[in-house]
Amino acid sequence: MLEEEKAPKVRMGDIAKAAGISRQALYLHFPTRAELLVATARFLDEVNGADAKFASCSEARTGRERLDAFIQAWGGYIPEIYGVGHALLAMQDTDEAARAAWEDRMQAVRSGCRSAVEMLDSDGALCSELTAERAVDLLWTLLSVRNWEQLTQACGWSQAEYVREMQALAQRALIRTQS
Amino acid sequence: MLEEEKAPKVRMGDIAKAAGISRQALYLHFPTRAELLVATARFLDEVNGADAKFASCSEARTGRERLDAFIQAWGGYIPEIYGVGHALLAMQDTDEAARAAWEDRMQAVRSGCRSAVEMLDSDGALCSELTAERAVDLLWTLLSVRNWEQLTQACGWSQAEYVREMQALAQRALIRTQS
DNA sequence: ATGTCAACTTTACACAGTGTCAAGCAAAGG
DNA sequence: CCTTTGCTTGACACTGTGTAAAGTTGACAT
Repeated sequence: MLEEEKAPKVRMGDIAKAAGISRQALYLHFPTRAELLVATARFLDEVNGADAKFASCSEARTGRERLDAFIQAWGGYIPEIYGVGHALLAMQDTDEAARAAWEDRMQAVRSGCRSAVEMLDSDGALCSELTAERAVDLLWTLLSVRNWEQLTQACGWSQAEYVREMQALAQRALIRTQS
Repeated sequence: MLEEEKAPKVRMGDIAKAAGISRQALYLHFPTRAELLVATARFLDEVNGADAKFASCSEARTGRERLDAFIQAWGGYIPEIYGVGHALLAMQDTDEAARAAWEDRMQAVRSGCRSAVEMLDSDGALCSELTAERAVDLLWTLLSVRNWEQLTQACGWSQAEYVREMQALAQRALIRTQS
C-alpha cells in the first residue's frame, strides 16, 4: 500500500482493513503508527537482504570501485524502501520516534559514504579541494532519498539513469582529476 | 515565528495571538493556512527585493560567471524564505494548494538553473558527459532547499561555506575539464 | 441623532485521524 | 470446566482546521 503513490495517506484503518483485522487490533501489535512504519522498514530490510547488498561494497579494492559499488547498492535499495521512507519522512516534524528512526538509518548511509571517501582518500584520489569530512557531507547529501525522489519523479529519470548519472557525478565531485 | 526552529508547528491560533486578533479574524483575511503561508512567501519576496537579487545574474558574461552568480543569489535567498518554505514543504502531501505553490517556485528556480546551463553550453563549457537537460536536472537537484537544509543543519555548514562549496561542486559537476 | 457598514469578537460545532479504554466473545488447551 | 489469548465492537478524548452565527464597536454619512 505504501508503494502505491500516496504513502503518507495510508491510515491505521486502511492497514487494518487490508490485514483483515479491526483498527484496534492493530494497536495490540504496534503501539503507534510510527512504530508500525519502523517495524515495516526493518521487515523490508530483512526480506530484501539489505545487509548482503551492502556487504558486497566492502570487497572493492580501490576507492573508486567502492564509491561505484556503494552508489549502486544504495541507489538500488532506495526504491525498495521508498514507500515506507516517504511515509516516515512525512511525519518527521510531528513525530519524534519517526524522526529518530529515520535519522538512525541516514547515519548508517552516512557511514557508508564515509567508508568510500576514506578509501578514496587513502588512495590519494580525493579531490584536492576537499577535506574528507566535507566530501562525506557532500556525498551523503547527493545520495539523499529526497534527491532520488526529485530525479526519478520530477525529472523522470529511470532507476538505471539515476545510478549511472550519480556514479558519474560523484566521480566528478569527489575524485581528483588526473593531471 | 516561522524562522524560530519549529516552523510546521506554528498554528493558526499562534499567528492570531501574535497578531493580536482572534483566530477567526485570521480567517477573514486568509481562507486557509496554506494561502496564508503562500501570501507570506510573496510578501517576503517583496520585502527582500528578491527580483533584484536574481536580476544581477543576467549581467554575467560567461556561463561560469552566471553559474557562480546564480548559486550565490539563490543560496543567499534560501535562508530568507526557509521558515515559510519549511512550513510549506511540511504540508505538501496533505494540501494541494501548498504543493502547487511550492512547485511553482521551484520551477522558477529551475529556469534559473536552465539559463546558467544554457550559457555554459553555448560557451562550449558544459561537461562532455552531460546533455543540457540532464545538467539542468542535476543543478536543480543540487540546489534544492532540502540539500541546503541538510548541509547547513545536519552537517553544520555555515552559509558562506554552503555557497562556496556549492559553487565549487557545481563547477566540478557541470563544467568541462580543460584538457 | 440615526443608520449603516466594516472589522472584529465570542461561542459553538463539524470533521479527520490518532490513540485510549472497557466490555464481551470465541477458540485452544491444560 | 476454566483460563488465557487474540480478537471484536463501540465509545470517547484530543488536536488542529475550517465553518457558521450572532453580537460588539467605531467611523462616517446623512
